[in-house]
Amino acid sequence: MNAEKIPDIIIGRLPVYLRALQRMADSGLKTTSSQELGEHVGISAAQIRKDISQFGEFGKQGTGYSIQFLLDKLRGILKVDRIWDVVLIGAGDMGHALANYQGFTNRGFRIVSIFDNDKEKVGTMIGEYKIEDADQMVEKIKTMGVKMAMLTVPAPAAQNVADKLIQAGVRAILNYAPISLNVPNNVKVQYIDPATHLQRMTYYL
Amino acid sequence: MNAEKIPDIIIGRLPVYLRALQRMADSGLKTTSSQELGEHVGISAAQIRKDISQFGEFGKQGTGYSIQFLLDKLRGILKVDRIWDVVLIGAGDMGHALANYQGFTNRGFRIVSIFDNDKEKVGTMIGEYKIEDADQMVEKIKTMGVKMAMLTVPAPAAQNVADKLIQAGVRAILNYAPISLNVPNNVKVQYIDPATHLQRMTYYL
DNA sequence: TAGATTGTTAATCGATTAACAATC
DNA sequence: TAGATTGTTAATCGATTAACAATC
Repeated sequence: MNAEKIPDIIIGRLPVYLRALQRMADSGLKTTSSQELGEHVGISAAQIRKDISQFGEFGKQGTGYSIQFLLDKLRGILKVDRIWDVVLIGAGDMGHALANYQGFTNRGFRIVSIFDNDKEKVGTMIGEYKIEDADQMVEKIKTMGVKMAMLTVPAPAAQNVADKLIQAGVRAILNYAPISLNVPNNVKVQYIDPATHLQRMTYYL
Repeated sequence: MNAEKIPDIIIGRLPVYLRALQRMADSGLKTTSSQELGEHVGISAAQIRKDISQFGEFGKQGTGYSIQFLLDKLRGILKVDRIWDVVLIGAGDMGHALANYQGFTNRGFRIVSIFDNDKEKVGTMIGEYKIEDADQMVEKIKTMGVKMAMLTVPAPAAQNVADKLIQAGVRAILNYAPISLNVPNNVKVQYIDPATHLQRMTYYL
């Protein structure tokens, strides 16, 4: 792998390539080209070749890329060739949907604990998970050494919970609360807010 | 408003500004500066001024921006100074979470119909909504003239459903299925896939 | 007035695309 | 071999930042 710093915008495209390649592999394909992959994900062939070539020479002139080989490489680069423990904070509707989501395990993630501050909910089950008390969140996350969290608490609580997560050692937050989080440089945040995403499209209607 | 083409990357930041400004307004603030807004959303003051100035001169030297005035302008630019009808396709866990989400109405959106192809689900209720038969989706969308959809069906079904939505006149799709959709140029798609978002962060851990 | 902050220009920085030699 | 496709370079295109005159 290249030692130079890889731009974040390239890192952001790799999971999209990974997802498309996995689908190709599932449908029995063995090889693909930058052209074909580009058509699947809506990105130019030149850009796909450039992105991939940041990390090594993974293709062959004339024949393209071995799908399985490229999958393995991308998983290694993104560090999803292992299973990451993730905690889920907030057991509302969105928390339930994520807890029941079957798509995490084969893409590198596993929910290990669900926390909520509502004492009525604590102790009740979501699928196989028992909802735990948010009061014990920091201590448990420290003990387990978890580095990733999904945040589905109401917006007014989100910054405070995020601060606690970071204090507990979390370094990556998938934030469903409709608010921008203030975090240190060594913490990554990804935002999912359906209203914001819809608002990105209405301009063009 | 400027007649030149506005880059999509700028349009994408406006909903984030809008969300932060709304929070400021809710907490009683009257004015803000590019500096202050930038700290809230994690974007440089220069960029915020540049973005906003694409659409007019909305600020005042020395005092900054009137929050309410800027809110009104941004809502007008993004066309969320009205309520958009949105259909929801797929009444699984994610569909339920979105159907129950209270954050749409005051940000410009209203779910008008929920469709599912599971005959067992058709006719049952999610909150105030009765799940409708996917067989009638195209016709109903055409009749209602709906332009936006949220897609929470399984990945293998997503492309087919998207094709039908487009045929029915939908021009903006918020896609929760973990797959890249192939759509014509005049259709916008936004992607929400928790595993993909998590995979964008593991590289840095 | 003095201080603050905008809107805008120019400079810098970074990303994308086109093109093609290399080679499978 | 002939055809296909990579990896890479150079050119183009676009986005961000720094700086500051204008002005509230």
